[in-house]
Amino acid sequence: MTELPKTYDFSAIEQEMYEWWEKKGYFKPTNDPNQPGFDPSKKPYVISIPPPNVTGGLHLGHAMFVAMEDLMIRYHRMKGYPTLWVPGSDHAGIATQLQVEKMLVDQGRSREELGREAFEKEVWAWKEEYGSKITRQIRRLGASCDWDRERFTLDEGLSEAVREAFVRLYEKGLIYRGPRMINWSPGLKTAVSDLEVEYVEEPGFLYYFKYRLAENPDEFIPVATTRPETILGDTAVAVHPEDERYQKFIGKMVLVPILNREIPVIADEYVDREFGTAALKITPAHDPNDYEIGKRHDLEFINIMDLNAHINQHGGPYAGMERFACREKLWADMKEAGLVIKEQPYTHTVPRSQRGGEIIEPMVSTQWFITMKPLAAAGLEAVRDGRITIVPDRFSKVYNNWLDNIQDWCISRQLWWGHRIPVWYCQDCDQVTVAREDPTECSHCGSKNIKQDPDVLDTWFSSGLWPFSTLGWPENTPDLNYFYPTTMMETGYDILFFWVARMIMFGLEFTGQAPFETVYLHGLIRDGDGQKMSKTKGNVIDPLVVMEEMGTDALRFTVLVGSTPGNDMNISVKKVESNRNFANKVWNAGRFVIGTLERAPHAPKAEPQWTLADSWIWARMNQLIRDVERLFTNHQYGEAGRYIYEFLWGEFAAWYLEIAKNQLAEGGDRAYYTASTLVKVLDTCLRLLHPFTPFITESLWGHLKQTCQEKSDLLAPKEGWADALMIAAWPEAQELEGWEDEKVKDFTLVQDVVRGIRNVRTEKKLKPGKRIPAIIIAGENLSIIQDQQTSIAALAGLDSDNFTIVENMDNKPADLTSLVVSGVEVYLSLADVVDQEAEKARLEKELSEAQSHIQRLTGLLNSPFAQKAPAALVEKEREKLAVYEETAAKLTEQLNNM
RNA sequence: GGGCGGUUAGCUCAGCUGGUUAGAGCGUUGCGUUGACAUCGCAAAGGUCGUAGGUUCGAGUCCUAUACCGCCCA
Repeated sequence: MTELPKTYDFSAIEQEMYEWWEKKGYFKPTNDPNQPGFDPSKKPYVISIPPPNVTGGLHLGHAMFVAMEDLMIRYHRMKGYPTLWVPGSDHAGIATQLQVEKMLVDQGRSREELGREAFEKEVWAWKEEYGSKITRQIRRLGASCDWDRERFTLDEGLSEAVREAFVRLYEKGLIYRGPRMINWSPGLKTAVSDLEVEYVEEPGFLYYFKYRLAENPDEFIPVATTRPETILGDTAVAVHPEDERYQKFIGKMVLVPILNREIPVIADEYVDREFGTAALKITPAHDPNDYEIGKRHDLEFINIMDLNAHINQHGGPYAGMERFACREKLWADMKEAGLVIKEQPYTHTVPRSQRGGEIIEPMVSTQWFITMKPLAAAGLEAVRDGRITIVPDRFSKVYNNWLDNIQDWCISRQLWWGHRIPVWYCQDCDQVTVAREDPTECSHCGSKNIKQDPDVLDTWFSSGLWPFSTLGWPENTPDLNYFYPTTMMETGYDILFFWVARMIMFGLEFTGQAPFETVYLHGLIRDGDGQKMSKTKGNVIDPLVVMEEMGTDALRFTVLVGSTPGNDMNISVKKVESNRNFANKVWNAGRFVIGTLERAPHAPKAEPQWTLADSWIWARMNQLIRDVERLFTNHQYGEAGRYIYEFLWGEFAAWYLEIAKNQLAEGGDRAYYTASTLVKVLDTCLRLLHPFTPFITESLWGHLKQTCQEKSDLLAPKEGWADALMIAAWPEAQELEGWEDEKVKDFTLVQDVVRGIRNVRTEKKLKPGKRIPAIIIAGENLSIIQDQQTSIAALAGLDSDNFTIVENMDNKPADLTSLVVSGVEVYLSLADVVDQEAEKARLEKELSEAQSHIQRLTGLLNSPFAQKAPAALVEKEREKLAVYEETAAKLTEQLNNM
């Protein structure tokens, strides 16, 4: 047997272990529809990975979802399901294009200079170079995905899926092109979707000015705006129809400041009579609300900005100016012209780009849209009727609310990196051709003079197809047939709308099936103080550094156990550290168990005679298995991890291992059965822990297996030793046999006695190594205490040569330190001279504590509780009361003896 | 404006369908290395579970109101 190092050395293990797993093919589904012997009746467990940005770098959000999904996958794999986790990455249109553009700028080149084709080549080259970084990092986290099935959203197959999806929606009339109010990102020079805009409250000004009447420039309507530059695009002034102040103006014409265009005064109930001057300037081409009013009143739509958000020719003297420069200049000019009333500091909401934070310009632009209502209706129904379950449940409401109020989705992007929109415009007949295969001629007039739409699709369009496109859709591949619909969609709640909802809608639309059964949403990771991590704040924790320093398992365990479903978690290096310590604890418990096997006989001579500790740990272990199973079923993964942690450290290592040392020292069958219990419990723990911390458990389990095999076949699990822990069977709890509660209760008494003694030792400042003489008067617990004499002596540091256990004693020692635990009296010989006063004080304190419990319980049992509460519960309280009464009686007796 | 989450020990958080002495990790204090582990052990201090009502034999847990913090949607 090779000697294990004293400390768990993850760096020596992780990479090698991962390569071994992968080489052995453990990441691949056990029941593969493309292989002979495939059994279609077996239900698989399938997750498709939330595809990370192909050029991105690993952050804690990735660590979170990888750990969570790997846990789900490993658990189900061990349960025997054919398991598939499909990996892949996303082309991330805007992000990637920006990165490559930045690189070009650094090299003194530019996208425009290169032209579209050459630029695309540059991006692919970039992708080839950096694209594998993120997947390498995901492997590093231990992700057991089937890498042979890895996909990329711009792969040929997935591009075909995108094209098919587009054409189908178009043919169904759900995709249309037209001028609509959209969010324009002047920096990126592309439209973005509603979801990509954030509304931020910011200090600004409310600018009050005059809208003079055309017929009488001395008269005016006061109007307020937060964006004066949009005055250039005004095509009406609106007032409330019932507003007495302004009724006389309705239908008259007013003059746009500086430009002196004549525009009408209209009446619309949208106008808030309490706000500002109660007269609203209407810029239908540059404000979403004005857009609606403009449509209602059939107003003129004047677009005053170009794609850089500079003023265009409609801005008269301001043409060519940047939007905010124009704001200042126009206002100054208006001031000079006597059109200004006042400026007032004002907090308003500013639409900002989610990426980069620049101010988004609402404007009317011709784009491609998807009509969402019918898709949303299907998506709502799938959750309502239970085909899809969202965990935690409260997000169902959020999901419903969003889909109930859904707007059409602007899917065209003015980028060069992405899926080109499969639409061709005929230069001759002006008709459009939408096709699955690139056409050579117009489908309407046959002209060869056609040109493809220059735009690409929103990246989320392709992501929305992910669960089925990765499995081969639109082809009816064996994978699609067997693994679709998938089982679990696990991701962060922040992309519930962006991604999850769209996958559901697309899945239903294109495959007729919900793409997954369950949506599990995890929370976001923040720093130790609950702050969002950001480079500018400097509070970013780099998972790679953490893994380097403390091991992958420690990081995984931290994010898994530190989080509850749907809630954000704060992470700190300290937390990871404590879990590294846990890993080390596991390692050393394992090291101990493996080491003991040398000292135990190869085989027993007789049937087992289980000790109380054996029975106790066995009962507790089975309870743990049941608890973990229950918690996993309820998606309480973190809580399950906490249970395992507590059992492994607080019960197995802290108590059973210590008692096992004595039992092993007894030799013979006792030693053999102790060793076999140690092996069994450790084996079970490693299995339960494996989905959380795969590396250390696999490694340790390998050593355990090897040592056991060298020792004796008898130590093997019922089904034999699997080739690896990750494909070993998940533990199943033994049925309750009825003896468990009593054994646990008896052992708890032993623990209480030991703790009581340790307590007194500490209080009296005894050296931990000092063995002390003791007498225990056990009363009705005599047999338990006698039976556990060795254990108690060892754990409490008693001098076994001077350790007496009796049932009763007539003349109780008056010159010893005494205590009463759960009705058991303990006398300790701590010093030559006992400080009577101090002893008395201590005993009195304990007595008053016992008495307060007696009082509380007596009151409780005399209350309606005794009649109304379940009998078993009342009985439990009665027993407690009896124990406290016994304890109090004995304490009183001891005090009287002093 | 609508909705959701949080408020539990000095800090960060658990606490399942209500069950009667509220838990963990970190931190703090004291003692301690004879072979599993100092990435450790033993022990201690520390909480009227945001506030006010209510339901109940019993409420951290359920209901109502309310305060503060955060998030989402408009």
